[in-house]
Amino acid sequence: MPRAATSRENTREAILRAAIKVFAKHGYAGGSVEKISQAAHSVDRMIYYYFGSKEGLFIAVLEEIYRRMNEAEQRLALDVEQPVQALHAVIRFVIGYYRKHPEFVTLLNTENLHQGRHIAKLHRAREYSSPAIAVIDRILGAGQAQGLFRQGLAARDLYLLIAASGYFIMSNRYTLSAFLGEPLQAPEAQAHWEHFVIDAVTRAVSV
Amino acid sequence: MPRAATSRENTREAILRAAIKVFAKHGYAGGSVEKISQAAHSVDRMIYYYFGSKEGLFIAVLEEIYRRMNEAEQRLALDVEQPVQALHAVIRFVIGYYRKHPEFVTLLNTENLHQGRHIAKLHRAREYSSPAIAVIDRILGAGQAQGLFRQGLAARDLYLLIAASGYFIMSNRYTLSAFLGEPLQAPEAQAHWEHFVIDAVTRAVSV
Amino acid sequence: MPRAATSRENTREAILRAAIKVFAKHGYAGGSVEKISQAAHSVDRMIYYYFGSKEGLFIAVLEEIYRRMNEAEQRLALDVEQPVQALHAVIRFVIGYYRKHPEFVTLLNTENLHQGRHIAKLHRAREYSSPAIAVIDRILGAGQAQGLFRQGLAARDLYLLIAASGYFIMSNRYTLSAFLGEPLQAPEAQAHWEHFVIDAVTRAVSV
Amino acid sequence: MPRAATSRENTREAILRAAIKVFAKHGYAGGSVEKISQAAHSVDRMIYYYFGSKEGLFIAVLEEIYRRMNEAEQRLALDVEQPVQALHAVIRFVIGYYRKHPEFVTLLNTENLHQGRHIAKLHRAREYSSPAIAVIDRILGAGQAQGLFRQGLAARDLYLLIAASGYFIMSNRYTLSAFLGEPLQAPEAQAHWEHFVIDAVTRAVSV
DNA sequence: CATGAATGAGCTTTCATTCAT
DNA sequence: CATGAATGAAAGCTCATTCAT
Repeated sequence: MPRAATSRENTREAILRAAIKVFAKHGYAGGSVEKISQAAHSVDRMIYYYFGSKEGLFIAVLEEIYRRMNEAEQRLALDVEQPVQALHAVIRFVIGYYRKHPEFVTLLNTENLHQGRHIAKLHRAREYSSPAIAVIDRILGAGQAQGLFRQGLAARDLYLLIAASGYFIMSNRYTLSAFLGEPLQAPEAQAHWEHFVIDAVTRAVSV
Repeated sequence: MPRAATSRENTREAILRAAIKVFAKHGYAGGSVEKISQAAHSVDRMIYYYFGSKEGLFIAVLEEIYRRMNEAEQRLALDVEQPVQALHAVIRFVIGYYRKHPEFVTLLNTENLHQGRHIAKLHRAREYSSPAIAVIDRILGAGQAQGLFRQGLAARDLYLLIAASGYFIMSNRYTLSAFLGEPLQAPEAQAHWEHFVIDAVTRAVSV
Repeated sequence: MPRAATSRENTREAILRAAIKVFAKHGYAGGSVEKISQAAHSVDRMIYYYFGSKEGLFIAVLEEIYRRMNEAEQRLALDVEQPVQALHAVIRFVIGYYRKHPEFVTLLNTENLHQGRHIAKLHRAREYSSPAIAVIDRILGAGQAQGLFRQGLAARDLYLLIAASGYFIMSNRYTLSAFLGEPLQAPEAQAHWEHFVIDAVTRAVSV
Repeated sequence: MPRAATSRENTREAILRAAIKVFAKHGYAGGSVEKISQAAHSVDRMIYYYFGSKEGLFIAVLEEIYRRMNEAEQRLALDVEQPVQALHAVIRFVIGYYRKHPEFVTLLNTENLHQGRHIAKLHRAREYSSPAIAVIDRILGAGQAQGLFRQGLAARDLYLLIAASGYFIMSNRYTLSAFLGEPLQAPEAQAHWEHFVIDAVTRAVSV
């Protein structure tokens, strides 16, 4: 007897949460409507009732995970007047976010496999444009004012470098482990990588 | 008359080539056996004749793309006695390889979605362990001997940073474009990114 | 317009009835889902909707034929105080049931071919344990009390002997006919056999 | 590297032996050409080379098992002048043969499922007509001459009763076990059944 | 507002068999 | 005398979705 969607967590939300898990685990094509409805303790029909189609559900999933990341970024409190420490904090946050949210990584990969077909329909995408870039921009400004960071740096480039460092190591963890013959998921390995990236990025921006 | 790719070995190779394209475009679940056999101008049955199963075919695909990358890496001729130029060349090569082989990126993402299930069955995986890491190791050694690069650097970390920079920008090109509101695929944008990474990495390793 | 058997429960029952016929005629492996769905004037998909799988349908079929036999056995009214006549009636019933229900014989053979794999999942199997055995037990008791039947007889053994006599002749009717060179299905042959079994069993139990 | 068919046991024989096992285990429809060729350490093509078709192979299988049983029956040496003991020996032989050759039972069931379609093409079927019937006939004659057995008995009927007793218990062993809730395959249960049948049959024929 | 029933098209895989040497 | 390669058809099953109340 499947647990019916309670009043606290209604059917729509249960489906959305289940869809995040299922799409993250099986991809878009592999994440069947049935798998999702079962994981949500509901039935196929309800997905159409609430989201219109599988595609509509996937778009809602994308929006939800972007919203969550945005929310987390906005909670990030920094003292930009301490530019080096602030930069380190941003790096730790970004790497940590991907590490703690593998579903985010997988869902973005799935969406890129489909050439951004769904995100194109999500017109609020730009609204979620990473606040982290703005933060980095302020950190860079403060650091340059204090004579710590060099000129000619674009916050966006720096953000991409940091994001790439955190994303790649998570996204490709399985093939990298097989390829390198050593686990990248061990806590020491993760700490080592974080430390290396902080060091490399800091050197790259310093005068 | 499905006799476009007759003569023994050709059928097998045509299927393998078609599978690389189809799996790269649609992922593993989305890449149907029928799509592949049609793209290979053959019939479904032949896939099972030569590869046993869809999974067997995917494993063969993984092996093939690793083999190709390995081959390309081995063709990379460098003068390690010019460490800075050599390092730049490696960065250009890695970023360029991902750019020219989007199917490699997509297939690795697909494999990571499936948690490395197929690569685990490919026992030669370690054999393909990037020669690029060995090259970087020699470059680092030469640079350190010439007093250009600092001590305490691991070639593997550097390789991962470079690979991440090239991979991320390709893998996430669609979501990043929607997210940032600007195309990352334009030639100028690509040149800009390559230049930024070369600059950042070089600064990160310099004394 | 596959709307021959609409109205809710009818589709399920039509499939079940068709499955009994098709599995009995072609066995489990030979009884294809399509043959069944066509015979039921429905479509393949409905079999999975109602029974989950071909195996699930076969299990339902087994349950149904056991249920039917049980029902028939329970309708068998006997006067155990006339033990000899009652015994004859039981023998006639058992032999007659197999004769009138060749699908029962064939389906049990199919299930035994599969080593009882499906019946093992039918937990109600024991519930259908032949009421006939209980009836024979009472007949034996009465016959012994009247000094007609000898002591030391197990109802179960007697039931098996009777069942074997009726089952074997039906189950193997084709090979026996080829083997013996004479038809066992002719009415006279059937009557002869029934008479022989009644005679033999009666003599076997008499004092 | 599959063991190639040796010279001692050539390919044809290996296929025939494998086919007996596979058809007995999976039935005719379920016994695929591939399963058989693999079990024979050969390839599909060889089945067509030696037997023409799957049907031709099955016919050869039927002939082989009949031949084997016939051979065994002919090795049965009896002293018909001791009619009771001889009858007991025949019963033990028949029950024992089915017990030791479950594949015989299964294959006959499969053939009966197909309404004797294949045996009809085996024109030597009559030749294999059970020698046991002739033996029983002689035993009955001797017993009647000695005043031990009653008149009016047909050897064929008696043979069928004995065969039914041995066949049914083997053929239906799985469903009977589930149905009765007790194993019929245990050595004690087998001995009990043999004893019961001997007793019952002997009483049935005695004056 | 919500949901049981139904469905056509597609999926991966296995089938017995023939081609061609 | 023997066998590798190829194949069209059909198998069981899952797909996303709509019907109908």
